[in-house]
Amino acid sequence: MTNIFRDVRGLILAAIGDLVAHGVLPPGLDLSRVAVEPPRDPAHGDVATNAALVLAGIVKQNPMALAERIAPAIAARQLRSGDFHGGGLGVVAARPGFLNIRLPAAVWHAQLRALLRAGTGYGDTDIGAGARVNVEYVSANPTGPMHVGHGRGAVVGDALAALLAKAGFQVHREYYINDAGAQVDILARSLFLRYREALGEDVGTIPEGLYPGEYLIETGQALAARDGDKWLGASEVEWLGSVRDFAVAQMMALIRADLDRLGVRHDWFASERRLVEAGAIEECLAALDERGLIYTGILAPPKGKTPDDWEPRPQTLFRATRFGDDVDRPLKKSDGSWTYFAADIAYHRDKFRRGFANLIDVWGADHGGYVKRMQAAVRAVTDGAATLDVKICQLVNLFDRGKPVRMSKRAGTFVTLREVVDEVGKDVFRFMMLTRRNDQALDFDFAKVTEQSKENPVFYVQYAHARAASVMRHAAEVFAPEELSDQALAGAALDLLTDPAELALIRQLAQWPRIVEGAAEAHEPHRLAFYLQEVAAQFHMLWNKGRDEATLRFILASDPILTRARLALVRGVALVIASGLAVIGVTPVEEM
RNA sequence: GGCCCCGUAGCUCAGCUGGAUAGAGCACUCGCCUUCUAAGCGAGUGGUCGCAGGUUCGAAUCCUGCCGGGGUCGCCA
Repeated sequence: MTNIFRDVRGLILAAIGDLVAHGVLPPGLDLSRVAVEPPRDPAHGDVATNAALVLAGIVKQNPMALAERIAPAIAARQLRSGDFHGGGLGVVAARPGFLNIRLPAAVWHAQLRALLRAGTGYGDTDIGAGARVNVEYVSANPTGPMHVGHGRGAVVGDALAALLAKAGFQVHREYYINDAGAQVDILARSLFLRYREALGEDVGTIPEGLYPGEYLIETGQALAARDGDKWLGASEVEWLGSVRDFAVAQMMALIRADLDRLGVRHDWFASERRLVEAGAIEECLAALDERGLIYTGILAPPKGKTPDDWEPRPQTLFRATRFGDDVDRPLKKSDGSWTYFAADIAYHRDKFRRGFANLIDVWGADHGGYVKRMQAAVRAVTDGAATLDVKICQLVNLFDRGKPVRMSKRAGTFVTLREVVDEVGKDVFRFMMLTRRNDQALDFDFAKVTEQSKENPVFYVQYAHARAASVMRHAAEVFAPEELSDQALAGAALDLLTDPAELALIRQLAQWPRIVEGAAEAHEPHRLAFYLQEVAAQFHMLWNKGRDEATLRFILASDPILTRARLALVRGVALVIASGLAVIGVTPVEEM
């Protein structure tokens, strides 16, 4: 665990502690808002802190004056502890009350050394402290192939899970199978038609309201192969259960195969039907009922817009308004069966009872209106002991050479996730899904994402990694393999890395642990993709400097000592990129 | 109409949970290949952060109200 920013923050807090001990500052200060970060302007040093600005607000003192008292305290503290390689930090108070700190180059060299020793484990942190997190994602209905939107949720969820694991959480990845509602009955009826068709019957066009997709033809044949004609004369009540189970199993196999192709995995597939059959819903609602959170009432029509067929009707309702929702929510349909919401409450309660107090759900844009009620339900059902964060993934708009690819099930231009992944590859798809914040709509152009140019971020980052590998291949012609291992390079004369561009790159690499922590805390895996593009840019820049000035090239035949130091930097770049791509789920390439 | 998300350079988007003169890519102009991958790099041009208030040392960021775009809206999931 090497995070220079965290180390400096520790130093600053210690220095403030010293001031408290000397009575300069009062005890019991809230220091949570003290931030240590790289300043935007390099002229402001290597790291900057707002400590004096934060404290000024608390103790009602002039921030600049405070900064000037804290600055020497930091320097004194550091000299006493001997940390940060002795050298002495330049601590300067600046304008409104910032403290700008310049770290000795040796600190950065030590960061690079630590990076090489940690390998792709660099950036691992323990901010999660082993806490258990449940991440639920995809959860596509088992009624057909997944579309690109599902793919986005799959990647966001999978990368978020990997990110949290890297940040020290104990992560559990779940998929909720909606195999109990009316949808799967429709699926069963649709399949039954294909089944009859497989047995030689002409079923004509698929009626409105059933799934017309051709993917069911094969499944119908499979059902016919398994059961023969045993259902032909039977009534629906007889065949429905068996056909439905078969259909769901087949659809889940299809979905799992697609996820597999994407490299997306889950630890647990939770079945709604199993929850229903185990009586989990009744049990859950009974618990809510005991607390007076369920009642029979009549909902008012949606404000400002009454549906044509609206009629007041008594319903079984959950008091969601007590927990921050806008209206109370129905739990029972008019036919007496549970709503999806009722089952979902039971499911989230089940997660909590299995030991998860940190819940994250990744949903599609069309479920945005569902967030409040689910969070309300989680609060109710766990007495506020669990938190639910919902990541809404906005739409993916498909283009080909700038022209929109219209998605229409009727027109037969429906593009499945499978088709897209087969076309562009899993790595490209995964990276692209993280080039936007999850709540921002994303344009995906088939032509652009496979293009080999810097306009294509996937390529750009991969190219940096491949270039680093290329340098190492050339180095292998000069050095013995044992001289080029990461452990060996960690022992190179890193203090020879003194060029501003080299130090800038090391600083960039040293940010990786901080990026991981920030992204994990915010539940925002896309930050990794953006950071990797910055690392790649820095590296390409340094590469080209070597083109202009031969003395800056990585491999210098005349100077093996300096060469090994630079190779250490090159490996550092490759390791950070590989480390980041691993979280995103993309394979770094050695050559392209 | 209610609720949720979004509005930042001509275009596509970042902006690290309130910090310093608001960043990157594309496009446009100029420059860099006998040499580790030019599949790349450098320099320049380009901004009322939708609008108006408020909170405070300090706001693109937080609050309120408008404007514009998208999603959603009792027994679908």
